Amino acid sequence: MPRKVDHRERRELLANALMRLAAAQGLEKVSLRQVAAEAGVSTGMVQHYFRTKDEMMTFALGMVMDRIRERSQAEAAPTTPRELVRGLLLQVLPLDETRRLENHVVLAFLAYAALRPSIASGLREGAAGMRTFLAGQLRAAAADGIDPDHAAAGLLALVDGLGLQLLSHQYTEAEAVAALDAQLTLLFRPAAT
Amino acid sequence: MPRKVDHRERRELLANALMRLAAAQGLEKVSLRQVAAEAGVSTGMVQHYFRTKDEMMTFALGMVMDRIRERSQAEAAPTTPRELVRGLLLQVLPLDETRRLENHVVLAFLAYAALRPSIASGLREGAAGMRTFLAGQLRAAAADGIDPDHAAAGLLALVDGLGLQLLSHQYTEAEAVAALDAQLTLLFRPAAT
DNA sequence: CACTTTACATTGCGATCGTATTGCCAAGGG
DNA sequence: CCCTTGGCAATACGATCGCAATGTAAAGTG
Repeated sequence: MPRKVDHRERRELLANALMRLAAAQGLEKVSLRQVAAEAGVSTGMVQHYFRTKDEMMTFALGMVMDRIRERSQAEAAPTTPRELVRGLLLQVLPLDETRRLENHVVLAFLAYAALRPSIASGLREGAAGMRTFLAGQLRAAAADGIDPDHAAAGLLALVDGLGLQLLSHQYTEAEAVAALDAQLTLLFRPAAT
Repeated sequence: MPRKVDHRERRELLANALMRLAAAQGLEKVSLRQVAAEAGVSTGMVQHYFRTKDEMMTFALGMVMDRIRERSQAEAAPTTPRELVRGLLLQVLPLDETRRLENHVVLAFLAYAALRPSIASGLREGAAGMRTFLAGQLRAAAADGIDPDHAAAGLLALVDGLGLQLLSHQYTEAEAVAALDAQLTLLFRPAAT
């Protein structure tokens, strides 16, 4: 066997370059040559690790989803259910440059996947898992008269919408967090002192 | 003066073709030639009415925003504030093919405008106007202990998020409407009988 | 009836795209 | 030691892109 290289590492190197470009100019107009240049390699190498552009895109999406999942699970300071939910949702919002970049990619993929439903299955699973988790937390600690499932769906939609508006600079980060907190106050009954 | 043609009409013809294409394959990869072919005209004519591609894009966005605004204002059966707000927000959700298409275009523009802030000003104004209206309604009729501004921002984000998830087929229409109604129930105090 | 101005249509240019092809180089296995 | 094979580089190809340049027909204006 010839030279041994870490396949995963190379692909992640390229995917990171892809994400940097996507954040700067939009996912759709990222080209193989641009990725190669950004990563400081030749276009031939990009082709070697991704036989097609779609393959590269799919890999990058999977990478982003994995990272989001990791960060969400690293979140582990279980105080109150409300704080737990808040911490998790704050991980989704684009409040720093890294998550801003990731949100860009996810958004671009959403717009892309609305037309090619087969690509979107991974996205759907992630959201569904989060929704059931949220519903569970709400069922335990939400105020009376609140449907946990609807409230969970609403919370997820709220965070998605806030992220969308943050990306397009319609809100400041403080406003977005405030809106999220207002919603949490609405949903959770005061902690039993 | 030479042949008189309705400039607005021509531009709307082209913008409609643009929107059809954008809904089918994504806004980013719509080209001048495609628009021309879809509209059944020559590429030269497209260039005649839009000197640049960005100009065409901007016009199409403005058209979509105007239509949403019109439809929202045509909404005029002022019963309760809650019903008023609900009617308006339902106009934003992609619940039929027309609004599905419009939401696609708006979404694509959002992803596009996150990188070119100058384009996004129109979007921002529309959202801001809606937010102040919602805040006004909420100030009058919301339950106690609710900050009207945060609640309005949250409602708008909720609807945006629901629309996003509807477009990517993560929710059914009924679920989205139910989530919206749950949120409205949370915000509005019971009508004074 | 000249003349200007608008409304298109046609064509071409340079750039960039995704991808296929080809070839070289180095590292093991027989 | 050769020779296969993976890792990469270079290049070429056909398509498509935005846009500019140019040409033509027709409708008013003087």
